[in-house]
Parts: sequence; C-alpha cells; structure tokens
Amino acid sequence: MRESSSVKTIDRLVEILDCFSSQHPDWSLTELSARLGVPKSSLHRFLLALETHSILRRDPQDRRWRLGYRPLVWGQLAAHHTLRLIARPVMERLAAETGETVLLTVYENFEVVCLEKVDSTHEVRLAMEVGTRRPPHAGASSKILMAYLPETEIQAIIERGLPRLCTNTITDPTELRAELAQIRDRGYAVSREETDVGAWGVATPIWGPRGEVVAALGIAGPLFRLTRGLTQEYVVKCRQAAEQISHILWKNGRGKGGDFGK
Amino acid sequence: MRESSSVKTIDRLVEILDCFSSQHPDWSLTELSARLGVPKSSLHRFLLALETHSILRRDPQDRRWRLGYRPLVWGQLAAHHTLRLIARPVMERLAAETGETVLLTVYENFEVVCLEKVDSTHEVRLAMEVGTRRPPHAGASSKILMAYLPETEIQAIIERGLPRLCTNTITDPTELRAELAQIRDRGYAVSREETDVGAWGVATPIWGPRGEVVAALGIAGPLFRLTRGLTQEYVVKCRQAAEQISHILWKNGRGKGGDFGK
DNA sequence: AACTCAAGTTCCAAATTACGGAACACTGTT
DNA sequence: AACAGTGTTCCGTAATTTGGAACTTGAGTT
Repeated sequence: MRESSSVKTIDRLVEILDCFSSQHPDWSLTELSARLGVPKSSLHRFLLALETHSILRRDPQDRRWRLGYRPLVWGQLAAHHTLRLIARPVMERLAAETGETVLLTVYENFEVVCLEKVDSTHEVRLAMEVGTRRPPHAGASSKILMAYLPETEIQAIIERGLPRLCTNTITDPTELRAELAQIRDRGYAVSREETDVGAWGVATPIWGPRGEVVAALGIAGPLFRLTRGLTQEYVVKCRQAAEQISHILWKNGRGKGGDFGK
Repeated sequence: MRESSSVKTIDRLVEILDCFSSQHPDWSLTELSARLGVPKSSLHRFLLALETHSILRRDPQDRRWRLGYRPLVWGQLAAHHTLRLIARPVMERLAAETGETVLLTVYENFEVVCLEKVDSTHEVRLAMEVGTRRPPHAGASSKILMAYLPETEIQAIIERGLPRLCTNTITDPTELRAELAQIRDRGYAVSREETDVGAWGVATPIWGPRGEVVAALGIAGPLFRLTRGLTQEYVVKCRQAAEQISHILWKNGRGKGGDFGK
C-alpha cells in the first residue's frame, strides 16, 4: 500500500500524478480508473479539477490526459530552491573570506533574478535583496548570465533596448557583444559602476549537469574597499566557489532525489 | 477571487504552492496562514500532508516551509511531455519523407529513454517502443546524447562498463572517446549494427534554450534499405527537423507557458 | 528563574465536501 | 439497428476536512 497522509485528497493527487511517466505519458479515463481502482465518476471529477488548474491537460486530438504546464512552473521553482540550498553554505564561506556581499542569480525571461545572498560583514555594503530583478546587460552577474545565453536570446535582449542605469552601463550593442565575447573567453565578468554609483562586482558561472550555465555567483561591494589586485583575487575565489557548487549540483543532484526530501 | 474547481482541496493546494516563488521561497505557518486567510490549524494539517509526500519540506534549520523534491520530478516529466508534443508533427513529416522509423530520445541517469516514435511506413522496420531504455554508448541516438554530456558524466558511464550489444558496439573506452569527439565535431552520429543485427541509425541533437542538448532526434531502419549516399541525405533531413524542433522549443516555449495549457 | 509573547501543535464536534453507484450520452463498429 | 466501449451527469450517503479553542514549545525580557 502507498504512504498516506491526513489529507486523502492529496494522497490521491500524488497517486494520480505518479502514474504519468516517460514510459506511460498519457492516460484515458478508463485506463487510469482501472490502474488506480478508483471509480470513473470520482476520477473524472478529479481530473477535471486538475485540468482547471492546468496541472493536467487533455490532448485536443486524442482526448487523453497528459501533464499540464503547471508542474513545469513548480519544477522550475523547486530547481531554484535546490540550487539555493546547495549554494548557501559555499556562499557563506565566500562572504566570510572576502568580507563582501555574495549573490546567487539566474536568468529568467529577460531579467536577472537574485535567488540568494549573503551579506557583507561591513556596515557599508551592496544591498540586493532576494527576489530582486534587474536588467540582463548591466553588472557582473547579469553579464555572465547573458554571455552564455544562445545567440538569438542575446539578440532579443539587445533589441529590447539597453537602458543606462549608471555611469558605466554598456549601452552600445557592438560594445556589449565584444564584452560578452571577452567574458566567455575569460570565464568571468567584472563591472564598475554599471548598476550603482560607487559599486563594483565580479561574477563566475555555475555549470549544470549538461555543461550549460544555470546560474551566476557574484561578489559585490563598494569601490573604496577595492584595492589594487583584489579583483583578480576575488575572481579566483569566486570561480573556486562556483565550481564547488557546480560539482555538488551534479555529483549527487540527479537520480532519485539525492539527499533531498526525506 | 481565484479560479475554482469542483475539488476544493486541489484549489487550496494550488493556492498554497503558488505562494512559493523566487521572490518568496520560504514561508512560516503564520505567514502563510495570514497570506491565505486560512486558519492555522487547517493549514498546519495540510502542510504536514504535503510534507509526507515531499511536495513541501521543512528546513531543518529554520523550520520554514520550502518546496520539496517531488515538484522537481513532476517538472522534469512535464518538460519531456512538452518536448514530445512539439516534436511529434515534425517527426511525422520526417517519417513520411524517409519512410523509416523516427525516434525522440533523452538521456536520464545512465540510460537513454525513448520519449516518442513514429513508425516506418514499411512492414520491415526497426521497432523501439516509447519508454524503452537503452545503454548510452551504443546506437546513433545514444551516442549523440552521450557526446554532449559533461566530461565527468562520460567518465562515469565508461567506468560502469561498455557491454557489447551487437557486432559493432564500441566497447573500447579510447575508441568511444574518439567517436564522441568526431560526433561533436560533425554534429551528428551514425551507427551500423551497434545495437541490433541488420539495423542502422543516424541522429542529430535537439538544442535547448541555453545552448545545451536536451534530446536527440534519430532515424533508424534495416540495413538492406540503406543505399549508397542515403546516410548523408538522412543526416541533412534529420538535422533540419531537429533544428526546427529546437527553434519552436525556445521561440515560444519559455515565459508564461506559451501556447501550452489553457 | 519567573514571566511574556508569539509561533506552532493537538483535539473534537459540526458540516461541508467528496464519494461512487447507477443511469445517461456519445461515438464508432459489427 | 443493436452493440460495445468510453466519457459524463446526478444525487443521497458517508467520510473528510474544517476551524475554534485549548495546549505546548521556545525565544526573549525583566
């Protein structure tokens, strides 16, 4: 028998969704009814409910049930949470070592979103709250994420315009493309007053299990603390931390949930 | 007010899960209760139920609620279904043009899984059912997927051993690595009797929105129908089809669900 | 150490909600 | 035209969820 909770409807929901797999991605009402041993009428009402929330959808062609788009959204979110969870301790160490603010960001639909941050130990620091969204062309983290997007996406971003946010924001398409090429070449991005007056940043990519960039790890702070040679030191530290996160991500992040859940 | 279905528990579930976002990834019971206007006692029982199914999890540190690993699994599945849906019509055209079986496969946890297939029009044909799993080192589709995995994953596959499935299965690590390098170089894979006697295959990669390989599109059939020069013709056709799928995938596949759902 | 307050947890009677058998509708087939 | 298989609607019944109230826990304060 299946694990059961105190809310039967949820047990049923899980049972139903668990029927959908790569091997058997679509079901008719009768098939599902037989498989689960649930009367067709009950199941039917249930499936309709799932459909109104786009958890399931009925193929217009063959009228069979398939997963809808909502699990996709949830999955995306859960993936971000996993990343956050894994990155957190590494970020804390990096923040302690550098004394500056450490940021974890992802690219999402023409914006760069801050997933996690660990504050600088100093009173004067760069403040970027979790959840903040920024344009993808300004700042080290943004640029590193943009650099590894497919060409068409870069094109689309440029076509939407490159607003000036601060003194050094790159607003010229040609200049930006050159910068991105250099970033891909070097594997890191730096910025000085591209987003905020008196602020600098460095960032390196976090790689996913298939060799794609899934996020950026950045260090940021006020210019007056940035002494000669410190940038390179931070780049190295940042890359090491990012690689560590990448490593954990696909060392045991795949398969049956890893150390996650219960 | 929110869209409601005939099963209230599901409405509530969706309401709850929708609270979790990049901006606000964790909630305490009280916060959620206030946000939703649901009594703490009811909500509490509900959250516990979600926890037993790993839909939510409580952070051991701060005891706040976060998304669990199950949405991750569902999301992965839903993503595969989207891919399937998009690829299907293109695959049908390809099958009609070539008269051979067309396959859509993804790499998953040391195996290659068949997500979708369109049968050859001929009576004598390669049969590979949806859901079939195969080792990742033999056959055109498998090799193309393996070729674009990160180096460590390739290493891991090789370390697990390269069993011989058929006459021409590549079982030597060095030879396989050379083959994979050539595949990356050319952008397509071919095979002759690597998995089944009398069978051939060609395959090309399907690219995702971030420039990573998300799946493989393959054509396969019996050797006796493979006349001189046909391989190259199929490679070209296969690549065109794969690129078309890639294109649709990130032309309108991202953002707010696209044409998917309702 | 005693107190305060907020957050989290348990309990139980009330009633709303989901259940499922049966009857009905729809579609394509022999 | 009868049939068979699938999907849909109805409605009385039964079970599940509900939420107020009381209780526990734990952190912070005097």
